[in-house]
Amino acid sequence: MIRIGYACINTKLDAPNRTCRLKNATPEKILELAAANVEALQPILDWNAAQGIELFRITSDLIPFGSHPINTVPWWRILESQLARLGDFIARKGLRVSMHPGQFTILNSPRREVVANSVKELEYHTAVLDALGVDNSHKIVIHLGGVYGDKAESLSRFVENCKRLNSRIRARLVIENDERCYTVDDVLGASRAIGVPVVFDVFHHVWNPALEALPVRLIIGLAAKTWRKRDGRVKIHYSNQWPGGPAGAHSKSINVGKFLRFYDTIHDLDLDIMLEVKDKEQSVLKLFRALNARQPRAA
DNA sequence: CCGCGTCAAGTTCAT
DNA sequence: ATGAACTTGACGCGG
Repeated sequence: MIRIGYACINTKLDAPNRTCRLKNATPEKILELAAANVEALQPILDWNAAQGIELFRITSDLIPFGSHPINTVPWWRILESQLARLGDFIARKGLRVSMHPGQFTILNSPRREVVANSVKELEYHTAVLDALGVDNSHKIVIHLGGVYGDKAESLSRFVENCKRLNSRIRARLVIENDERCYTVDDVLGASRAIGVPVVFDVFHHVWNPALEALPVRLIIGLAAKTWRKRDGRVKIHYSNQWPGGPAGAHSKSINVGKFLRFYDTIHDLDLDIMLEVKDKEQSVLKLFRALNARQPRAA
């Protein structure tokens, strides 16, 4: 079975994720915004469940300044019951949520302070999912980081710093190939070293290919072997090039024809596919319609 | 009230 | 050098 989901924002529900500027951030303000953002998740998940969209990425901005020292709010305690209620809903409906820390989360930086901030960021993301009370199949996706002129050394720094992460973080961590630095082959190697699953990003693979003798389906098979039972269903990322945009830039919307051609090569697998497109849930619905038009009981 | 410059953080690549 | 890309636009100042 194939499931398809989207990231962070529902473009139709009028519930923007709130934040504020650092200079305006006070504990009171942060708590108010965090509470509103957590509250706003419920209608999105309701809508998703009603549409049969079982995959969703929670924005890293759910708690403003989640890993910044200005945030001294014990939000996971104050919002405990709301978060737990959401988590119950997620489990009851068979939904799967994930998070994807931003480009500042770089475990392999040569700069200690960058690594330290990255660890804090991972602690924050883990705290969100733990507060929801969802199991370890609800993942946190990161890239390996930069190259710094020496890929082997940088890969080894990633592995070493990863091994130092606490077990709660590592239980949720998954690693993804990126479009510039680390190919899926590199990421599979890192996975062997640290024992966390691989999220294969099909689009990044196009721009930063590896294992070129292998069809994408077989690469997904290699990534699938890195997922254990407790990690849940195998997950991949899928997106298209923005036509006319800079290389590697995501398209506004999914290209249905291209997706269907890809889908035909993997439709018999058990996969969770996260779309990375600007129009979010609209692309998921587009694909549902296209799949249903072809075979009434699809997706 | 609305428009638009700006926002915590890092790194890489194309121009 | 500078800007834009990376999972996501929203805030809030100045007119």
